[in-house]
Amino acid sequence: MDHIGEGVTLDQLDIFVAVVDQGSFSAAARAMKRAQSAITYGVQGLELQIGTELFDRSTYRPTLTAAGVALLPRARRVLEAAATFRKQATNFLVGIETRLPIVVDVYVPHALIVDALKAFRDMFPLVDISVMRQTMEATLRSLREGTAALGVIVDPPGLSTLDDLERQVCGEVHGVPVAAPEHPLAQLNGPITEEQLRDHMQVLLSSDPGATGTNDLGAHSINRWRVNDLELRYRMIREGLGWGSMPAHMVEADIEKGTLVVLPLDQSDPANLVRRVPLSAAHLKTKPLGPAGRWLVSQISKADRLETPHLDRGERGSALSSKIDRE
Amino acid sequence: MDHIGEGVTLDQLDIFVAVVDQGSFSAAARAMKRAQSAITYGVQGLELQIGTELFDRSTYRPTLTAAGVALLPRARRVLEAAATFRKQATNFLVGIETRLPIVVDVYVPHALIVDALKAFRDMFPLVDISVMRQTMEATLRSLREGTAALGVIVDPPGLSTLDDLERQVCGEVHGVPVAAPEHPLAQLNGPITEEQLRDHMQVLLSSDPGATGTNDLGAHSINRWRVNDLELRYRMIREGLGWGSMPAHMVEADIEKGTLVVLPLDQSDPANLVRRVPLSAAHLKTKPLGPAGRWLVSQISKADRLETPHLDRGERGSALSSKIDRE
DNA sequence: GGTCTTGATCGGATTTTTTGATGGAGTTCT
DNA sequence: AGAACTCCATCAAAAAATCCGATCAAGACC
Repeated sequence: MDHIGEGVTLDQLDIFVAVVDQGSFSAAARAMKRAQSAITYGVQGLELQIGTELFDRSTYRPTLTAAGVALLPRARRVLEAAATFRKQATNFLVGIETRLPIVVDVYVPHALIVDALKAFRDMFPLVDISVMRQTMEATLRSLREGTAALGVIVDPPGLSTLDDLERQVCGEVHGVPVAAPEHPLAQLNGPITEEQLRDHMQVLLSSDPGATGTNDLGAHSINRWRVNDLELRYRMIREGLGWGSMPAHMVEADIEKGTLVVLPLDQSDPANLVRRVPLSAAHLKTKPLGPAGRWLVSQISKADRLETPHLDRGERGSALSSKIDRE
Repeated sequence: MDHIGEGVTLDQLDIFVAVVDQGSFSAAARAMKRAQSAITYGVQGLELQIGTELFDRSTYRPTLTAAGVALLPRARRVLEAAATFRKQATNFLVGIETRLPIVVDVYVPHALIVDALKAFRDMFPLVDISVMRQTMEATLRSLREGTAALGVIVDPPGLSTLDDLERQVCGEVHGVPVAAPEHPLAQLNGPITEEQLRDHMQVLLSSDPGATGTNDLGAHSINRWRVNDLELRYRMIREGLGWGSMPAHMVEADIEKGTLVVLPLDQSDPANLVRRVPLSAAHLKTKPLGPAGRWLVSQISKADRLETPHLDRGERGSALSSKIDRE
């Protein structure tokens, strides 16, 4: 005897738990469509390997011995692991991705991705998901570099630099121009003109702090600061350092409490209409998604289809909407 | 083809990871002391089962295919599970318990059991531990009923009702008579006599609220309340409902902050000397402990052996000791 | 060029596994 | 109590698997 249990077989473990589950050797044999002697043989082999009896056969129905009780859950674990191995193999055969790296724009509401991923987990438990949160330009870079296979990106209309991406609208984000209540812009009455905006510091979100204003979405001011972290920018604006456009879902609570104020922009100026930006699930045309990725996209978009009618009627559940739409 | 991977073998998986780890089929063969053809055979068998190639043999050294990369960790998991199965089997052969239900008196300091169990976990990772916290009489009952195989109990000297238990001293608990600062007893100057104690409500700990004072350890008062929960009793005393003896480790902070006051008992009265009660690791003589249980006992006692000298010198690291010993 | 190593393949030996039949023991039903 | 079942162990024979050693082509190394 070299070492204990050196030659246990998956088949033996399978037989073991089958006997336990079915209650008898014969029943297990029937369930597994094998001869009863094969079951006996298998159990005996296992018992020989581990050096102890697993069943007490003195009773009519075999009973688990202490060793059997102790080993049963471990056997189950092994079989479980083997099952997921098989499942992963079939997944691969069917063409389901094994990994799915996703990049999500920081503007995308948490709920959107969390809900989708929750459903995803149940559907494709074996797919390795990794999520990166990044800002606009960085999301595109990740997709193009191949760091991410799927992206939920901010997709402003009329931007033609996304031609290499297969896109599918899956929602929209409400960009709300806000400032701290003590900020000068917040003190003004009536619509705020472009000139007034220009006079005040705007805190922009930018993944590339070096580049100076090439394709800054929604840039108005001359004085601009760039921050690559949305949370930091949020804090800066809330502390009165400047004004900026924030995604509605992040500032709802603040507006409610009055710690941030919505700036009433002049609607006649077309530059101010970028407030509602579509979100898209996107991937490189050259790298088509697998079944899991496609399923996830459909899931994300489904949420959009359900919520869209509400958006059309201009009510989005919170007091925020009315405040915003009033401007 | 019935279903994919129905007949994967532990041996095949073993070969699979061996090849990956060793870097080549031949090396794996050498490492496993088998013929190289057996390795080829095994890998081919696995590949046949799952329907995809695992290695790319076009290179000199075989490289993992995408499928191989995806399946390797799952294979490892299976082998891991199988290994713990074997380990559990050997454990059982050597006589190591599979379960070890423990009962711990509420007076026992957390650190004592936590530290011991931390070490235990590394030593016997496969033993199912379950810990119950109970009060004195209940701990004994659990041991005698067989609910617990091992108990860390309060073991007052001269108590002869523990003859059926194998005991080993493993520490001691400091019983400190305390009351809230606004309590009348706390206002007195000088040693408190037995008569004075009697006049005030004592909050006793008792697992059996019905029985009236048969074997109450350290009972002085005539007015007694019984509580079966140490935490609740602690709150009651701290709120000034009465006085009572509390384990030092639970009231250190309160005494420090002044939210509880140590009562200076009259040391001449022998009834007041129960303040330091030994703790014992105990089990039924009729049910000897297995190796794991014995190891745990030795571990618990080891902590005692290390700390004892400090106790003798009357310094236990905190300001509490001096305050107590001063009385 | 020669030498080594690597992995696939094949035939034959060896071992393992399966099957069906049989028998003794326990259970169930009448 | 006895008939009819179901249970599990055992056995011999058949089937299937696994193993080994030898051999071969292809790449690496020198």
